[in-house]
This record gives sequence, structure tokens and C-alpha cells, in this order.
Amino acid sequence: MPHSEKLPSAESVEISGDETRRIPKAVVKRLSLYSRVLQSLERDKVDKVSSTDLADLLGLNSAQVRKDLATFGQFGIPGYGYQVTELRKRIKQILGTDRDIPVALIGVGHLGTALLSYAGFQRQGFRVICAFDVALNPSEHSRLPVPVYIVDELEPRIAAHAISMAILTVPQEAAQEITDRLVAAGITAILNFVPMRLRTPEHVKVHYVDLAIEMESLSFYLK
Amino acid sequence: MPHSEKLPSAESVEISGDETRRIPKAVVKRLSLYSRVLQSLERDKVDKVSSTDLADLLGLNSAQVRKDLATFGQFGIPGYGYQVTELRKRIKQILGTDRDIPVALIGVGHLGTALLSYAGFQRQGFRVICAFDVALNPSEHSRLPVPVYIVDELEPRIAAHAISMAILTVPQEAAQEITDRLVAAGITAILNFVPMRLRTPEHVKVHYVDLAIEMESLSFYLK
DNA sequence: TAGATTGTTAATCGATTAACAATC
DNA sequence: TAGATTGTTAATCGATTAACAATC
Repeated sequence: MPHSEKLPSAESVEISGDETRRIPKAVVKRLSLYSRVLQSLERDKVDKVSSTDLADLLGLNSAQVRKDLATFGQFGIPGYGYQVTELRKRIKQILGTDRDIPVALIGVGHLGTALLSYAGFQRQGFRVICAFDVALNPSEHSRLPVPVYIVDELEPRIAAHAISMAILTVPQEAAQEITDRLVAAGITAILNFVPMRLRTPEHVKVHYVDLAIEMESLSFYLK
Repeated sequence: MPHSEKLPSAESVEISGDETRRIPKAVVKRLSLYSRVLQSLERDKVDKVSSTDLADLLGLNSAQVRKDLATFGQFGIPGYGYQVTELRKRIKQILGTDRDIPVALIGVGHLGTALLSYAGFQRQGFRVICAFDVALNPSEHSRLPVPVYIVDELEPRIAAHAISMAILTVPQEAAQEITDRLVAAGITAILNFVPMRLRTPEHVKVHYVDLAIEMESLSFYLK
């Protein structure tokens, strides 16, 4: 059997700490959506929002919104709704994005380069603070907003900055080896753009962004 | 209510033609995964595969694999399994990727540029044959593998090449206007990288690739 | 024929939605 | 108080999985 590719499989997560509950993955993803909508409401100086408003903005059902939010405690005021700023803060806290998160990117090719300059990450508090590649290219790399190091330096640099999140944009052949090294270096979350399944220990969470699969399944709907 | 962002909502599709069935979205996505695994099996000269093999390769349940495949007809041979090449061909046919598909890309910024050089699209038969931006930059654009046109030429160029699929990587402010023009020009499928909900008519299918949301929901899992 | 594996039905599981008492 | 909207329970819906007769 040649090489194994895998769908992200686990459908829910165990929250450790004071409570051991299963949080559906879909709820977590919607939480980030709520967070973004709330940010934009905040910019527009809206201070109150109901589950129906949020549902309309996101194309969801209002009961689902209330249920999602109630998963983590009682955030709303019956008869009133939710306070935009407070709700946004609490959601960001739950997601862990109430502080800047240092990130490493490995593989400074076309896609990696583009992601290094992607403002959307910055905006949500993700700081790509170092990048790695097999070869340095000072004339190209000096234009980038972050330092690029040779991949040999992966472990010490990741340790030095206490980074636990990585973006993987290396060629397929290198992906598993780099993943193993990232995991050994203490990385516990990977945003993977390489179209293959990564083998990782239980405690490491991988999100797959598979552009070719997105395109191919989209083409099914071409009329 | 300021601006509305939306989750892709429809959970299944109506197949028009000889049969009117509802195909769950998840099935279509897995179909593309099967297609890729089958391609790789084919490269490795494997000519037979069972639902259990496919399930193992993709981390799925073998009953699910059989059910998915049976959605579209009887592809397998009881007691034997599936013929790799035949199955791959039929899946590509179902997905509509048994032929090259012309694609337009709008917004030649960092991400757009990266995607223009992304080999994964080519490999699955997607041909980005023209790109558009608000401003031409001959010195930069001449290095790209496809011609870049000024966005004014959107409609005639799309018509000339009979393109019905587009990749959208424009700034948020431009996204809805460009979408409207794409739809009017005959585009029916959009791979959207802009982090906002696009309003489109029923017959247009949009897939959302939301990198910031992926990152943010991933950070929830940081231990 | 014996062994393997499909296609499919029925059972299970989980997620979404409707409805409503509680409450501001 | 009357009106609005939450949190939550129960009902619905859909997707996944187990099991197995049919079949190669």
C-alpha cells in the first residue's frame, strides 16, 4: 500500500481541566466565525446582538447559535441578547486567541511566501515569527516580513521562541520528516497545506487545507 | 447590520438529469479523496483495491466507502473489490474532472500569485488560463505562467474562453462587485479565499477557503 | 466449492432544529 | 407588567456504521 492520505477524523474534542466535555469540531469552527462577526460588529459600534442577528449574519439557525454559545457557559441575557464586546472577548478567550500566538512556517515556496505576507493571520493575532527553508535566498528572503532560517535550525529556533503552532508548506516528499521534527520540537498544532496525510501522535492536532480537493469537489457542481 | 458573512450552508445537492437524487456534500468531498488515492495506486501499478484498503488509506470506515461508491452505481465486484483504473476513471467522470477545466483567477496579489504557480491544480486537470487584476505590472506579471489582464476585460475574456470556474483572491472591498460580474459573465463555481460571505444566485456554487478561521479554530486545540 | 468482498438494510450515533419555560 | 430573548429539552433529521445476504 503506497502512501496513506487521511481525512481529519476526530469529530469532537475532550476538554481537560475542570470539565471533561466533548466539544464538536463544528462548534469550534463556528466559534471562530462568531468571533469574526463580533469583531466587525464592534468596529461598527454595535453593542447588542441577539442569537437571531448572529444566525442571519452567518446563515445559521438561531437555536444553533444559542446552543453553541451555551456550550461554554451562560453568555447571554434573556430578553436582551448578548453584549458584543463581552461575547467577543469570551469567545477569543475560549479559542485562546485573546493573546498573540507565535507561529513558525516551514517551506518558503510560492504558497509559503504568500502566507508570510497574509494580513488575515496578523489580524487574528497570529504572529509568524520565523520561517524555514532548505536553502536560503537572501535577495528574495530579505523582502519578506519575517526572517527565514535554514531548516537545520528548526529545533533550537522553535524552542527559543516557545512556538507550538506551525504552518506546513513544504513539498510532499519532505512533509512527514519535517512533521516528525516539528512534533519532537514541541509543536502541537499544524496547519497543513501538503496534500497528504501526516502521521502524528495523539496530542498533535492537524488541520488540512487541501486546495486541489476543494477544486475537484467544486467541479462536481459545475452545471 | 454591517456586513454578512456566511457558512456554506447547503448540505446536499440535487443532481439533475436522468436521476434526481440528493448527494451529501461530504460524499462529493470524499469522492475527490478517492480519486487522488486511486491515482496514486495507479502510479504504483496496483490494479485491485477493496473498500477496506481504501478505508485504511483514508482513515474511513469500509462501509462508508462502499456506500459512497454505490451512490453512483455498481462499481465493484463482490468477492474481488474494485478495479483501480476503472474506478478512478468513473469517479473522475462523476466529478467532471476527466477533462481539463479552464479556470480564471481574479486578484493577483500574494495569494493569487502563489496559486497561479500551484502545481496541484494543474495535476488535477485545472488550467488557470487567465488572471485579472486592477493594475498591470509587466515586470512582475511576465514571470507568471499565465497572462494577466486588466480587470476591465473580465467579461469578454471569460466569454472567449468559455470559462465557468473562478478563483477569487481579491481584497474584501472588491469581492462582492467582482463576484456579481463573474456571475453575469457566466461563472457558476467559485473557490473563494476572501473571508466574507458572497451573495450569489442559486445556481452558483461557492467553496470557502478561510485561512484565518482555520488557524483560529486550530488554536483552540493548543494544549 | 470455499473464501472474499460487494451492495444494502437496519441500527446507531450525532448534530440540527423546534418549542417553550425561565428570566430579564 | 408586557415583550423579548435566552438556555435547554425533546423531536427531527441526516450521516455513519454494523451486519449480512447476494455474488463473484
